[in-house]
Amino acid sequence: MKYWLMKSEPDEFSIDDLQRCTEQKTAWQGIRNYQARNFLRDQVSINDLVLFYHSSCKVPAIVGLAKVSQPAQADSSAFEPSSPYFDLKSDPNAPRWVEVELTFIAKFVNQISLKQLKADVNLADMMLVTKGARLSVQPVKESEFNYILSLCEH
DNA sequence: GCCAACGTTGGC
DNA sequence: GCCAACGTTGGC
Repeated sequence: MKYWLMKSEPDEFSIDDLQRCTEQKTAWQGIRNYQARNFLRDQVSINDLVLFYHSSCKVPAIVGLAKVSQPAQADSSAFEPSSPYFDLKSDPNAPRWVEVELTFIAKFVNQISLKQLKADVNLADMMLVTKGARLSVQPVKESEFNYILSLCEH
């Protein structure tokens, strides 16, 4: 069992959108960064747990929990010319980008803001709060994950 | 909207 | 393979 943090702009796709999806599942498409892609492709496994993070919004925060319900497969949006994620260089015979499927688990009543995360000495080493951590798919240590969940339950 | 910090591209 | 120019992310 591994733990991840995945970012989404709530204007594009929020935790509420995930909860409203059919069967509360969605294809996590549009990752166009090689380091993030490599995590998705090589390390993210079915049943891994995912902290859902809202970025580029008024209060950036960890807002909920999801799980990986399907492992990596070709990101079909890369082949759709009408998609904002279209990538001419992704060959269907050798897909450059991958997607996973996420399933909603919970929306946190106590959302943990970036400000709060940064101020917490217990999370000083968390990738999200280290300088310049722009990765949209990040590994989270088990200790960090459990600690964050404990904050959300307060 | 600004801009720092990264990431990518492409000429050489 | 270097690196300048350009593009993107994302907090503020």
